[in-house]
Amino acid sequence: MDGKVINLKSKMEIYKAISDGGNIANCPVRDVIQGFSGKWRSLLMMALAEQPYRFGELRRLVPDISQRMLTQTLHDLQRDGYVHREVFPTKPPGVEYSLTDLGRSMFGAFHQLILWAELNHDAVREARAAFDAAQ
Amino acid sequence: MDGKVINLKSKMEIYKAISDGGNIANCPVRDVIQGFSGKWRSLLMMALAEQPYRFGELRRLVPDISQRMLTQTLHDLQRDGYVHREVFPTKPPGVEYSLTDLGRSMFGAFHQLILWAELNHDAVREARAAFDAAQ
DNA sequence: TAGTGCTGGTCTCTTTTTGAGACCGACAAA
DNA sequence: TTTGTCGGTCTCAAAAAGAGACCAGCACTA
Repeated sequence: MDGKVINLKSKMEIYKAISDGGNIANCPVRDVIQGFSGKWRSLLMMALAEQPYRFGELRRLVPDISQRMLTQTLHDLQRDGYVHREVFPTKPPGVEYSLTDLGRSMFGAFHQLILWAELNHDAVREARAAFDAAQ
Repeated sequence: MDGKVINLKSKMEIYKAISDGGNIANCPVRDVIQGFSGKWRSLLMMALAEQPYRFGELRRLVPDISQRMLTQTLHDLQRDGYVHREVFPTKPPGVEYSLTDLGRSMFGAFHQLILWAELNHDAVREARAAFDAAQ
């Protein structure tokens, strides 16, 4: 197996998957996956996958998120169609956030990664410790 | 199903999963998943999942990554045990990056998300367009 | 009646992260 | 002798994220 022969073909394939002609919006991976990239999005998706929560509840659930980032991240998730925002005209008014069907569908795939993380947490930590020791 | 009864239990579960006593390093999700959060890590993992690449090849493959971020992201992936870095003492010296077993294992789970992204790219784009139009 | 608290935010300021691009040494080819 | 390749590092500007003050409207309390 030389590897050189399939080199060009693979490069073209991965280039299509990654760049798609230089237009990022046309690339599913970059356009959608990078939506998960934010520091807080995955955590909020996990929380909302369990049940709907209100703004203040989420804030207490993720203690080290700033109010500003919570607002903004929920707004982004809503814009991408993963989260539904509903205002209840109580006094004081309450706002409930819940997953949409699209959000639940996405979380199904994302869940695989969560399971992997739980299973392999130790392996990653060991790799880090070994790497740092080698420095 | 009232939902109120399991409220407390769920809160405790999600709190354990997210915060784990306030120590982020003990929480698999935050410790491992946030490793995928970076803007470039998923792209480089995708590239390296196809075949090993050298530094310059990766730079050409992902045209809009800066050299600095490529260096740093590869370093981080190596530290977490996903990527192996091998130096060939040629002239000029070449450096090849490849996935480790741990990296391939992680990519298996991550792959689900890639497939989802390809399938649902249009739905996300439509959600965004609808949201922006409603503003 | 004045004070306090809860709601879901916005606004400003500082710190951290990222991006753009110059620079590096060793060697090869022109 | 200039130019190019290799895999980076270094510096500085721009963007993103974090900390925390502030807001209106209402309920309860002293």
